[in-house]
Amino acid sequence: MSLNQQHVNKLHPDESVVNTNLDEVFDMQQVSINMIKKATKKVDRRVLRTRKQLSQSLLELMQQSSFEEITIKDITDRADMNRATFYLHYGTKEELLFKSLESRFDELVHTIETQLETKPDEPIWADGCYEQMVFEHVADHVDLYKVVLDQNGMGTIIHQIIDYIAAVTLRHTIDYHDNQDTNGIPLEAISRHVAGSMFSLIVWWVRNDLPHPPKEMADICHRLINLGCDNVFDTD
Amino acid sequence: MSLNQQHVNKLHPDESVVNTNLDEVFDMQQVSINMIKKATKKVDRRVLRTRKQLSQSLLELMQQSSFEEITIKDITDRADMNRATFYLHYGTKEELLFKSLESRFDELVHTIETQLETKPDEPIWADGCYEQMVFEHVADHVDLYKVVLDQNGMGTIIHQIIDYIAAVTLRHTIDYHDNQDTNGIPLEAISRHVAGSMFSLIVWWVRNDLPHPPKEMADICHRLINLGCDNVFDTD
DNA sequence: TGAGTTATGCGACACAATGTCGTTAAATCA
DNA sequence: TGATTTAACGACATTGTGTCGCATAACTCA
Repeated sequence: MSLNQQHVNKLHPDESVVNTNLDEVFDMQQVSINMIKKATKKVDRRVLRTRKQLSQSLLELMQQSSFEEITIKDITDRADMNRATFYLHYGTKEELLFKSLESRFDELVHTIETQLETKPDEPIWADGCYEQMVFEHVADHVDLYKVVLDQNGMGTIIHQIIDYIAAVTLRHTIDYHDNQDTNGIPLEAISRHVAGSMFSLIVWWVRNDLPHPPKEMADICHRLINLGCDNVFDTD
Repeated sequence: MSLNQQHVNKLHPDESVVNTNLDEVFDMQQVSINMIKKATKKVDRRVLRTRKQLSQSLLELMQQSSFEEITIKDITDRADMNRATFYLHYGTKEELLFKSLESRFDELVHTIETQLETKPDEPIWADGCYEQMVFEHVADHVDLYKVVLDQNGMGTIIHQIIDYIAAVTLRHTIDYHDNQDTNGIPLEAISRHVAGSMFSLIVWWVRNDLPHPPKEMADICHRLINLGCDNVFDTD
């Protein structure tokens, strides 16, 4: 019976358990974000190559088929490798997908943060500059995000993406606003609000094939999140 | 090969195709929302009973196992019926799940709308009254939402839920603000913003086992969405 | 109520995907 | 170079899926 207990992949017991709880999601983020600064460990070239091929194959297949329809055999076939090899690296295709996305997110966050470090704090956060970088990043990788965000059945990913945005936002909110009073609103709620709104706007934007330029979307996003809906209607 | 083409369930060709595009999602909402006012058609009692049992069985199973782990056999076993019977009503378990949730959403929306009809427009939308009804609804069905929103791998559902909220919000925004100027911000973006933020806040709230009373969450939600983040920090 | 319709039960089937394994060959690292 | 690690290959048992025909029970409607 399939309800007994989680499947445990004996081939790589350290990272085999499928993510089902929040802790692991956050762990993954922390690790990933920190990874950026770490020197790349010495990994066997074959491993690197294999993982890159698997990642690319999945992404390519997702341009043609929906995620659930894609089997592990499909992925390994396209990558010209044996199906068993997949299991040497990943437990599920979901894991492969998020690991693939993760690196792109990390790059984006890293870019934003280093850019912001070189300038005074206040104006940049205030005028939607970082939102612009986000939307430009999405625009630069439309093909990918179109596939990831415009498809149903991408459950794990969606939660993980929102969690990711919320985690980064929370960190920045703490850094920037420090112990500022929030009138009883938890900082986590604020970061959730930002993450949810931004995610939802990005999905809408991507689904409709980027109907506005990134700068405009960034402005819309910034105004809605920071000034609120009332402001949008009030200033007429 | 599994990439050729969508699976078509020959048993019920009219609704057999799995939802993979946005149109169907919106269709579903429209139909569903309208359904409420329609008189319930004469449906064979056995059908009603079967569907109710399937729905309940799935929901119960989800309290114990994650959605992907649950098989159709598990569902029909618990409902004490034959596996083939499932396919007489639904094409996939995802379909069953969303149909189950759909009715609850419709009820909530219906409740809110009738309540609002009996009172003057302005103050109710303005002071977070409807948000409160939403969060109270979630609190009333914690067990269900805990399972649906706190699990990974619930892809289809998450997109559909956000779409649903956005659709309702858009309708209300159009009704209430009419042709009011929005400084170039599309109404759809506004509804997406509201839906994303609200969804994300609900997920956070549910995951953390409702750390604040519904009224407080409604207030937080209302302030963040309508007054924006800046306002939260500014008024100290 | 009884006749006709319809849903479900049951058992079976072919098929596809999964996770695992042992052995062999090849690539890589030091 | 030699030692180590990785991938290829083929195979296997297992599980879930979607479908079918037929018998029976439940329901509807007149």
